[in-house]
Amino acid sequence: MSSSRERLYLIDGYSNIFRAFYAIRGLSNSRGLPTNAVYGFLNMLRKLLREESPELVGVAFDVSDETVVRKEKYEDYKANRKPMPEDLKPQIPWIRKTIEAHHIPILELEKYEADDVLGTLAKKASAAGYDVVLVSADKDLMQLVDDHVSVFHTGREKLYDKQAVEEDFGVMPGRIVDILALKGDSVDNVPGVPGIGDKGARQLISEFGDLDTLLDRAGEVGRKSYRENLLEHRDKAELSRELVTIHTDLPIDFDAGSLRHDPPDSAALAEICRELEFLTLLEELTAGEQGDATPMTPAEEVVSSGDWQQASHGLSSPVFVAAIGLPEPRGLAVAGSNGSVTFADFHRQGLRNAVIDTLERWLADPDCELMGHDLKEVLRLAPAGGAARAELFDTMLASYLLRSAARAHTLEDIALERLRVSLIGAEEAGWAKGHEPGLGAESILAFAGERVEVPRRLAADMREELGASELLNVYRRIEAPLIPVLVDMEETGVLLDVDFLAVLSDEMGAELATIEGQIYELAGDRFNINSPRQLGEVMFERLGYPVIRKTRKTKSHSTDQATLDELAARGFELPEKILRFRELAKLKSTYVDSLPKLVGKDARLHTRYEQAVAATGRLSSANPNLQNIPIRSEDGRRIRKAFIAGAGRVLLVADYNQIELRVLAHIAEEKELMAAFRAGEDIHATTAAAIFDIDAGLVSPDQRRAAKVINFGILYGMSAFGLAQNLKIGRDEAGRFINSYLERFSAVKTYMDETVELAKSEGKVETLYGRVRWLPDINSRNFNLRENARRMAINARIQGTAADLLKLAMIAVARRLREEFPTAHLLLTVHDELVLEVLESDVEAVGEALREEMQGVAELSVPLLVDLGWGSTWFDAKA
DNA sequence: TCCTCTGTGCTG
DNA sequence: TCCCAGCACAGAGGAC
Repeated sequence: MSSSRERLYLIDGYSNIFRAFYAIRGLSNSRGLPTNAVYGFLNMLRKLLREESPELVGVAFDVSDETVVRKEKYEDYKANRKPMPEDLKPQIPWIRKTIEAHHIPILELEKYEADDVLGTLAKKASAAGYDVVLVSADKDLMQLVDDHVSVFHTGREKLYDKQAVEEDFGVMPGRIVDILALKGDSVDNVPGVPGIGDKGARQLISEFGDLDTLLDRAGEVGRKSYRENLLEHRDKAELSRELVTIHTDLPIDFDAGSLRHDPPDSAALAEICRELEFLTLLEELTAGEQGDATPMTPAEEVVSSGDWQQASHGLSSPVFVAAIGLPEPRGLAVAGSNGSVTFADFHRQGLRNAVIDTLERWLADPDCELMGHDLKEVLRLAPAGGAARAELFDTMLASYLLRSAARAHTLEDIALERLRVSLIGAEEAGWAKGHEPGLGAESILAFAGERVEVPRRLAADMREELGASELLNVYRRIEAPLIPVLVDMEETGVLLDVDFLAVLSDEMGAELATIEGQIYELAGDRFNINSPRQLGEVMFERLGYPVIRKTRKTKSHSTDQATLDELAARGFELPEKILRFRELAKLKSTYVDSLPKLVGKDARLHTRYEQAVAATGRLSSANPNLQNIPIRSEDGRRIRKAFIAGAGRVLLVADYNQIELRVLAHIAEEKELMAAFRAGEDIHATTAAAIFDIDAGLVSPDQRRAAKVINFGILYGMSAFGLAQNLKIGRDEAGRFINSYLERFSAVKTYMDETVELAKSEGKVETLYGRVRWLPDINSRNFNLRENARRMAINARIQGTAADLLKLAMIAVARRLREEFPTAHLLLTVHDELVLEVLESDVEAVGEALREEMQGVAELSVPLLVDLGWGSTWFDAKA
């Protein structure tokens, strides 16, 4: 193709839409609108425009399903076509919008298919001196290829000119219709000649030259079946040819002017991306520009405590604040409802203390409202923050409540989403590994300005959005009061016995060395035992063990615990050694050797509680994660001996007994479960008695164990398949267990059905307190996505309500301790458990208060029961 | 050297 | 087709 001619790219709309729709699975925005086809199409379009920069562009569509011209000739044409998938329909208008936003004309003509529009325009454009590229995944278009027309096949990512068509299809482009006429097309219900397929068609055409010659000389065809069918079905072949031939003579004009490619309407595109939640694309679109929002003004720096006093004193509530700096706060940025942002850098003489004084004053004032993003980091600066009386509005928590299942709630994310603004990253501002921005650096002032300005622009709208539902109450009652409680817990930290862990480490190291030797002995060679890949090679290739299972993503040999257990049960010695090695290596590397590296100067571990991460409303713990300290195995449990109380004090542990099952009994109003809890029965034994229809006194340990698995399975929406897997029983038997459970506890079944129905109609479920989890996939036509959403719906209400209860309890306990036992501290929270450090002399009194607050946190139809324990270590406290 | 993905395993 | 919610490790391979 000559390069001097301008190029016209004609995009086959539906071909590319269907391709995108089937290539990308399970994409939707938070309101449940499927977006996979829009996303795929938009990416294809942008890639094409970026990489090819064509001078002219158009997109062709069919006007309607009724392609009248061909139907008049053959009423069964396309009779086999399935209707457009339900998940695709609502996406079509959005795709048209994205095309319009690119200022690309949509080409369509009543009664004709997009193919014909493409064909006509291709011919006219090429006659007018353009090179034409048809963009499609439809092979039928290959017939249009000539010296100035080519096809870019979007599935194969390949450009077809005459030569490429001949190579891949075996005939010149002009003969493609002959091939199609012979072999037919079952999808479009083009009959073709019976008995002739792709191969036969190619061979016949290359032998006779073209279809007319072939039909005229059909009697000469060597193969009997071909000969007879060709003679008998000549009419079908001719009709088929008519059907598959693309019209190139439609009454439409080729208007180069309207097809000329102009820059897109980026505001309209950004709007679409925002609506459909294409955040990465949105970021691309807004990169380097500030959307249509007013630009952010850099903060103004104060250099003396006097300047700070003056700037901060002039502010009236609400005050917008942001902690600046990583990983430790380096300064504070503040602003009033309007006006400039002030930044105080603690690296300047006297500013840290001046800022802390001001913060403490604000926090102590019930008439003051502090607003910002991630206020926990601000409160951390004020040692007395635990008693915060100021009102707190945190845009991070607001965003979390509004969309708990979203990927993240960073200021960057919500600025992009809600303001269409890309913020300066911490790295961009100068926080590289080991480096910080210098004193008074422009970058830090611009960064600080944004951290205050964005929440200031968002707070009112977000509060209003919360206020439209019960969520504002969840915010006020639960999330906001929890902030200072978490600050206190994080800052207090838990004392770690580093020496004990050093001894443990040596012990484990010695055993590991022994096992390592034994493993090499059994394997016949040294290898990296920690590498699943190398281990798989040794076991399944070198030693020839039977393959139990393959991994999901890479289809490699699985070497997980279940697999190794199975192999060990078959009498192999190596897997048993591997299991022990793994157990010890895991404990040693993740806990015994890692935790001591994380203690602060006070010898204590300061975890971070993440308040805006878990989709169900739970807290999570990181750096280190103190919510997964081992307890189930004997060896692992010993690690808890390293979590100790200070001199004269003890660790006091309180955990809710079966809180999730109690919540289930309450929400489902399941009479029999409620009665069992009120009577203080062993709930798993009671369940076993009910399922197996036996007397409670006759329940065997195995039956109780099975009932326990079922009880938890119910909370997770488990299937018969999952239960069978877990209990290592047959699927039928598992199904019977579940059925007898649901028969006996019929209100639980009603609860599950109603929850799923509610999720389907509302797109969300709520906890007892109104916390929301959105479930966009609940009506998906993809089985997996839909089933996942169904289980999440069932579980989220229970797990989320339990999370609400524990958070409320933490707030109540913290207040009680502050009032009555100021020497006692909350240290840890583990989903249904609180760990406190208290004076040994106070332990009974504090325990009583703790139990009172936790059990009294809510009045449910079943009692909330708290189990208490204490000791000098976490191990002893839970013994 | 750093980052991301994968497989694995710890908790409630 | 495998049961909810998390975090973190080591290995492996690619980008820089």
